[in-house]
Amino acid sequence: MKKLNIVFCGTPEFAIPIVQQLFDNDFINIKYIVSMPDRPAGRGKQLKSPPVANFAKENNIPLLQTPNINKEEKWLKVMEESEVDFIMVLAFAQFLGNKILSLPKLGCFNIHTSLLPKYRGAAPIQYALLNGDTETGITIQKMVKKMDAGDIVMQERVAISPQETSETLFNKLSIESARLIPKFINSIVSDKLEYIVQDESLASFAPSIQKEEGLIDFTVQNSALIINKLKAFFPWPGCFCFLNGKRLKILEAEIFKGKTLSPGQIDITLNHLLVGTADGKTIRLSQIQLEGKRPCADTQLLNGLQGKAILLSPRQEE
RNA sequence: CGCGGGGUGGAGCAGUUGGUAGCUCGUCGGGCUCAUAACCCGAAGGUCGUUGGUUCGAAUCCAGCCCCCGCAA
Repeated sequence: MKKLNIVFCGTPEFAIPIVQQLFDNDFINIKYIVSMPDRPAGRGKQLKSPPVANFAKENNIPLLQTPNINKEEKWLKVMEESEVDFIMVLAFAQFLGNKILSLPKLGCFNIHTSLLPKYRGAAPIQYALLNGDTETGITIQKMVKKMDAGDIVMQERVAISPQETSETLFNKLSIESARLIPKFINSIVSDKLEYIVQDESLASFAPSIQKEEGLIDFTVQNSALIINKLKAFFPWPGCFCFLNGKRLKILEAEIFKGKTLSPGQIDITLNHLLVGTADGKTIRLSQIQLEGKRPCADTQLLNGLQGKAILLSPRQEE
């Protein structure tokens, strides 16, 4: 049987199980991998390669690292001549122009981590948690110029557990996506793909998360929103406020019953860090991390503070 | 050389005119109590990250090294 030649476009760790599945699939020949360029990262600003780029190097797959695939004229020409059957795109962070979309014989397919048409855009996983959804999913769509608006060829539901965070949900969806690959490949090689048009009236959007969205202001944000944010923004960008002028990461929090505090009011008499929120409910900041320090429980932080005055603020001020 | 904080008994911290260490919590034993995460009494537990230097003497000053973390990416 003749193998299908494909190009894989992706960048982060999330894509590794999927590209591994493709690499291992008997019907597939990964002709090229496209990823973002190396970037300075980490505490020493060392140049770092995207995980998918490393995967390509380790497995001797031809690799292109580019900030904009649409402008790689030479490369596009080579691809045209080498008969690409389809392009698989996942967590690539770049738009594909008409030229590329029309390049492969079978088209371009994208794995999107939501139940399209819900949550089109860059951060579908975070938005599902932010809105307190109890399920999300994976959609494989045939890409069109309009972002995440292509016909659906495959969709699978995935439950969100109550203690889910972005970290755990990313892992779960990464693995589930990889599981879908063999089924998808079988359908495509046997020409049995069915295309379902998206209902535009149900479309919603999940734009990329900004770091500032992790800022918690207890006087204006509701307890439910704060707790959903903690799940959605863990581990990035994280939720934070300022304690006595120092940045305080909030890692875990829970609704605390039996103590009523006004919005922003702090209570430490139970050796718990309790704060009132905008909707009148009290939450306990149970796992926190002061800048420069390790994460620890609120009780430990309070042990160290030795009864000093505590000021929680959305701004970095004394 | 991107900016910055920190490494002190199990945990979180205090301890700068240098004189061998203290607090809160936990642990163990005992007591009180119907009971308790509450309270009382007592005990164990630290070569103060590491190496070298200055000094009569260093957790505390100087230099190198290792490790952890926040920002930034």
